[in-house]
Formats: sequence, structure tokens, C-alpha cells
Amino acid sequence: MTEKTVRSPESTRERILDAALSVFSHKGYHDARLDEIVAESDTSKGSIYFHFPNKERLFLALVEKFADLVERRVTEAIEQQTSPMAKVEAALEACLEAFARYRRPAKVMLVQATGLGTVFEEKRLEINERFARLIRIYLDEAVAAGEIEAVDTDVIAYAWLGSIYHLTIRWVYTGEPEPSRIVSTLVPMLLRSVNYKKD
Amino acid sequence: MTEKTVRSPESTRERILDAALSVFSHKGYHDARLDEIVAESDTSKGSIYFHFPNKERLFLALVEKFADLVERRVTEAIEQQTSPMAKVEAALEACLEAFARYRRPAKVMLVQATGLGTVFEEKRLEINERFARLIRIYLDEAVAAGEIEAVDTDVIAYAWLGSIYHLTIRWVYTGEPEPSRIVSTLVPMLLRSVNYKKD
DNA sequence: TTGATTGGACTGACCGGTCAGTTTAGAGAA
DNA sequence: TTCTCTAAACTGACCGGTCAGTCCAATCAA
Repeated sequence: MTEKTVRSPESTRERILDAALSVFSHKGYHDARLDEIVAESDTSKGSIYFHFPNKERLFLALVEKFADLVERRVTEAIEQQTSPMAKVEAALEACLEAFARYRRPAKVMLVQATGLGTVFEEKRLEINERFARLIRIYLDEAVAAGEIEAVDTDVIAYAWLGSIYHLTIRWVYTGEPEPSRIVSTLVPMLLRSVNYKKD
Repeated sequence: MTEKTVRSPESTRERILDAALSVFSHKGYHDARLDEIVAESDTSKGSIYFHFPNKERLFLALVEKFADLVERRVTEAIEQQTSPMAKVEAALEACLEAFARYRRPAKVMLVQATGLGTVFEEKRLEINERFARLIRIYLDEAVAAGEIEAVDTDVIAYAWLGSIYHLTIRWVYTGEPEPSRIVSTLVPMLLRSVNYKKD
């Protein structure tokens, strides 16, 4: 095939990442074999090892890429708002929307990147802390501005993230609850949990 | 050693389970080797295979055992209460208490049993559904009794479970937040999320 | 021509599972 | 009571399939 003779390293790398996303999200880290990713990316073992030092780093590249995307989306949504609690609400919605839109990366990050040992766990803790911080900052501002009562914002932010993750994981596997249903029930519920009353 | 010549199959099986709990909670499923469990249980490979058909079933035995214990504890706590929301609250507290008391089984069930492929995922979905049902039943009764307003109890129960899991997982890894801090912040917060006012 | 990129045959460490053999406890016969 | 037999429980050396990673030749773009 003539198309196979045109080389573009960026394109090769993207094809590898796409294939890896497909295989890892479906099989998980351990059951996904490099040869499957080779086949799906229409490239070779040597080519994969040229672009990525090993299987672990290939997997983490996917996780990092998606975490960056979520964080960017959430940050952009926050910037559209002015009051602390409006920012909190926008963050929650943007996070849920990103997970709903990118089902496979969400599955890789929330499910398949779990239980894999030290390196992976450090990455997960780091990502969780990044996301929690995005929420906690504005919860703290809301407390300071008198929008809500004083609460342990650290526990709250983690609890909120946990509820988002758990519902997302169930949706990833079963298709239920449908994302719009999650948003319409969960966001008001979480705001109520800190006694926030929208005007 | 003369003590080594005395046989008690039940004791051997328990020793294997204890050793497996230790190794699986620390290493996760894939990085835990049967030979480590052999060494820690002071028994043999063949003996393990006499008692359990394979590695997978040994792991699932641990998960099942702990899920049963949590369910039993939650059910007992619920039976001590009369009003629906008091039962809900007791369930939440009992669940958190069981996770706090049994750190390693909690880690196995919430972390190491994730991302392991079809059989494990079916077990996780099943356990999640068992736990969610324990909560959802009484949320539905509370709605029917007028204790709280009508809500999507399915989404709520899963959201609550997710927040409990996520905080527990963070505690399992970092020791923070401390369990009593989780309970004192999380339970009131979750009750607020359905607009429940204790008398 | 040169260096970057790709391809695919090959390697061997790894580890779950197997199985022939051993040991032990208890039942039953003498 | 003692001995024999048997089934259950246990042992650990061994096996071989697996798969991430290696290596080097070939191809391609500049």
C-alpha cells in the first residue's frame, strides 16, 4: 500500500496511542498484550519501543493525557464564572461532562489504572489531588465569602470526587445511569450537601 | 517440628487465606505470586491448590468473605433502628466502621480487585449492587414516609457509596483523613444532600 | 549519504498450574 | 489392643506457555 510508505512519526505515535487506548480500556493493563496494540496500530513492536520506553510508560501516557484534558476543561469552565459556588458547580459539571464524552479514557483512568502497584498508585494519588484541589479552592472561597457554612473542604472535595467516579464507573460498564441523569441528580445533591441554596 | 505434623485442614485453609490477604493487599493480584503466599502461609503450592482451584478463586474468596462481613455488619446496625432515615444513617456508619476496622480487606476489595477483567468486574458490580440496595431500600421508605423529598434513590445510593469508597481508598494509602474525621464530616454531609433534618 | 524510524524474528525470565509421591488420621478387622 | 488399609491432606520438583523487551537489518526522508 502506498499509504503505508509515507512516514510521519507524529502520526505513528498517535496511532499507537489510539490503539493502546482501545486495547487497554477493553482489556486492562495486564491482559492487554503489546502484540495486540501492534496489530491494532498497524505498526511494529520495535516502533512502539522507539516511541515509548516500555508498556508502563505507554499506559501512563494515556492516563496523563486524559487527566490533563479533564483538568483543562474544568479550569476553562471555572473561568467562565465569578462567584465561588458558581465555580464549584461549573467544575462539577465540566468534570462529569468530560467523563461522559470520553468513555474509554475515563475507564482507563478510573478503572484500569487501579490496583497496579506503586508507580501507578502514585500517579492516581497525584491526579486525585489535582482534581480535588480544583474544587477545594473554591469551596474554601465560598466559606470565606459566606456562601456556605464552614465545612471540612478536604473531606468534602474527596467525597464529591468519589461519588462522581463511582457513578461514572457504573455507567462505563452498564450504560446506566445515563449521564444527563447523573448530572441532574448529582450536582444539586452535592450542592445541598454543603447547605448551598441557589438564589 | 512436631507441630508441623499435626493436621487440621480448616487451620491450613485459614492460614492460606490469611497469607493471601497479606500478600494480595500489599502487592495486588498480578504482582502477588503464589510462591509468596506459600512462604507466608508455611504450607505448599499443592496444598493451596488442594483448597482452592486457582489463584483467581483464592483472591475472590477473600473479596467475598469481606463483602459478606460488611453486609452483615450493616444489616445488624440497620436492625437496631426503627425509622427509615435512622436506618440509612446506621448503614452509612456501619459501612465506614467496617472499612476502618479492616484496612487490608478494604484495600483488597476497593483497590486491588479493580481493573482485573471480566470475572472480577462481575463480582465487583454484584457487591456494589448489594451494598447500594441496603441503602436504597431505606431511602425509598424515607421518601414514602415523608422523611425526605422524592429523589432518584438509585443515583443517590451509588453516589454515597462512591464517596465512602474514595475516602476509604485515600485513607488506606495515606492514613488520611482519619476514620473518625471521615465519619463526622461525611455522614452529616450525605444526610444534608437529601435535605434530611434530624430532629 | 546519513540518521531517524520502522519491522519482525528472537530471547529467556517468569510464574501459575501439575502430578507423582509422601504423610497422617481414623475406621474397621482380627 | 494392635495392625492394616484407605482417603484426605499435603509436598515440592518440574513443566511449558506467555509476553515484555531486545536486537539488528531494512526502509525512508531530508
